[in-house]
Amino acid sequence: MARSKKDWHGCPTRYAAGIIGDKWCFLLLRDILLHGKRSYGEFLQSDEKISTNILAERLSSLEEAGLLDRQTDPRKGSRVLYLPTRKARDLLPALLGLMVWATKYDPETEAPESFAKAYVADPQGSVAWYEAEIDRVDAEIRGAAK
Amino acid sequence: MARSKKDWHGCPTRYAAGIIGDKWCFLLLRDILLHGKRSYGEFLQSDEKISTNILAERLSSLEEAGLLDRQTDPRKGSRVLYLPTRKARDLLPALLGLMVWATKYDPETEAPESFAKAYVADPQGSVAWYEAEIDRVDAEIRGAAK
DNA sequence: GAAAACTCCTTGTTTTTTGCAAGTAGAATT
DNA sequence: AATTCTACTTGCAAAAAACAAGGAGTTTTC
Repeated sequence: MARSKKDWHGCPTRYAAGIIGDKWCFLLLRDILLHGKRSYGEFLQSDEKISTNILAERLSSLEEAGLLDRQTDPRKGSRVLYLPTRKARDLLPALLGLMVWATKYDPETEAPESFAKAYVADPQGSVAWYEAEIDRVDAEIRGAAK
Repeated sequence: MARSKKDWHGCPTRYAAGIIGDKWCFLLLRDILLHGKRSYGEFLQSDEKISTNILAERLSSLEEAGLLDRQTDPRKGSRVLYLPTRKARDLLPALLGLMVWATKYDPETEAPESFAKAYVADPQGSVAWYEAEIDRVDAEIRGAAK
């Protein structure tokens, strides 16, 4: 794996930081990718108590970055859904990796040991499991359209 | 991989977001873990032009979080070194995962194709390569002490 | 061995972002 | 038709970030 020091400079890290280098974006992606949340109201209910203007701003910035698809709920026209795109789904490995790290170092973690163990043993399997959950939520929405 | 919906709630994501859920911390970790930078002056020189007060604040917060060890340079007493701890090193997989993601989606990426390819083919090998680089920098510092 | 330079910050000051409270607008329910 | 539900917007005070300048050790230079 020979690699000279200056192979790249356009910096993927800066690109990533520009899109999700923010506490609130992090937590929104958790809610969407891991907890099945899809609507403004659900995001507001998370433990961290994001304020409404910040939530609206972040959702629109994630949409602009191509991570979320905004659409009205086919089941209820007053509700807006924010659906994760492929680009957002592809963050799952990094996000789960970060969670494994946190689980290891947070003395107060409430994550079960089994979570990190499962991811370390079979990362792709874990990712697939969460992808399937996302598909399930999608199907539920489209399937139950009025 | 059976797993009930509410297995955990203390939230690793929130823990991670609290420590590195910030653009500047992201970029600092890149500089330290990936680019071999260790000193205040080197951090200031990065393309993103962090301002001095923010840099000082972030360095001390990363130190407090246990990601950095602050020590004076044995080679030059006026220089302070910020060395990554094991806790920081353990962020490598997540950080590299994020970079692979960015490389895929940033149309202007300057990262060589080989980087993502190498990581996908052998994540542990890539991590080991960067760990070795960090060890090399460490050895250089300790070895060249006056 | 005094002066200049280097390195790591600290201290103001201005500008931007956040957090909070209240209010608006469209769709659904009663 | 009126109330409720859901998704925002707006206005304002407080906190944080960016910018510019300066200070305090340490090392180098002459």
